[in-house]
Amino acid sequence: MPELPEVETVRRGLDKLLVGHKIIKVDFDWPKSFPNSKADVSEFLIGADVVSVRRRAKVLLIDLSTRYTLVIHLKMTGQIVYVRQSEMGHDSVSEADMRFGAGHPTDSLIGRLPDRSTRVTFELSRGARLYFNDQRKFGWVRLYPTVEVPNINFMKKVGPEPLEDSFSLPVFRSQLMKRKNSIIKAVLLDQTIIAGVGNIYADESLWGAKIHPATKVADIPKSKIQNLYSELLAVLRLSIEKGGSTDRNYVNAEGKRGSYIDFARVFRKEGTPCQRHPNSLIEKIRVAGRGTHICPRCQATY
DNA sequence: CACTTGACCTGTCCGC
DNA sequence: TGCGGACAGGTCAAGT
Repeated sequence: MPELPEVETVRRGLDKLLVGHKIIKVDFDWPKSFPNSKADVSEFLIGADVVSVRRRAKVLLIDLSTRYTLVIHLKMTGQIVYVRQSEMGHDSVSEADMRFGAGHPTDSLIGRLPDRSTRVTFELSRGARLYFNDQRKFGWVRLYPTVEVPNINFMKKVGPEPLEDSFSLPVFRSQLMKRKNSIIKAVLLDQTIIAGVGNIYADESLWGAKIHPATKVADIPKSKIQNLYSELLAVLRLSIEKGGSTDRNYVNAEGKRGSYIDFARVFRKEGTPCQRHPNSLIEKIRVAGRGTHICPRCQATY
């Protein structure tokens, strides 16, 4: 489930690996994974150089020399994996994996590519390839004129980036107050309120701030809003530092796992002791239609 | 208008 | 072992 830290990790990888490459050829079989016309692809994508790689919320933006941008949403199971020519025909297992053995956080999750989940294959200069894999076919790649990207519906509606300097506590508070009668978990997941938060970091930050996810925003004490603000920024930053969370599918631009899940306090920890209250076990409940993880003792209050 | 539900998909897991 | 169904959760569209 790529959220802000996972997409940011992919962005950083692609920024190192992809910029300067030319796109030679593109193949895709599942039309919904890449809904542009063949004519647009051959006119604005083939022969283009990659200029820069940006991110907005959970969306990747690959800017091209044709003044078009590849807009990519990984949704739940999408992967963007870069493979060097020297790695072609091999499983993408690095020397580090051989040394550390299976289970190390840098383990590759990817075998030989393309595989059953490959939806789009980009042939690049110097024999490299970029694969868009997506088991569940919810994600997509789409070509837009770069100047039109801010006019995409999602981009017009999406809220502030939580890791930008301008995202202050007063901004956080006023964004939450737009939905003061809703439950806090639904509000954290609302991309028009804050960009990039998904199920993992919503649960992790609510545990950190000791707030029950079903609490109405208006009922949260001011001090706990402040705690939520700092917890949210802290979990997002820590996760980027750890290369994101690999729950099942997520990998970075080199096909490697992220290790934040090893540091998670509640997400997928049901049945294990709470770090604050060893006698209290983490529970999985349903809030805002989502699987939600809480410590019933520290997050008991409404 | 605010909020909830269904659709989009496939792989995995659980119970019978 | 096979099979049906629940579940995973990001976003949009439709429904209440």
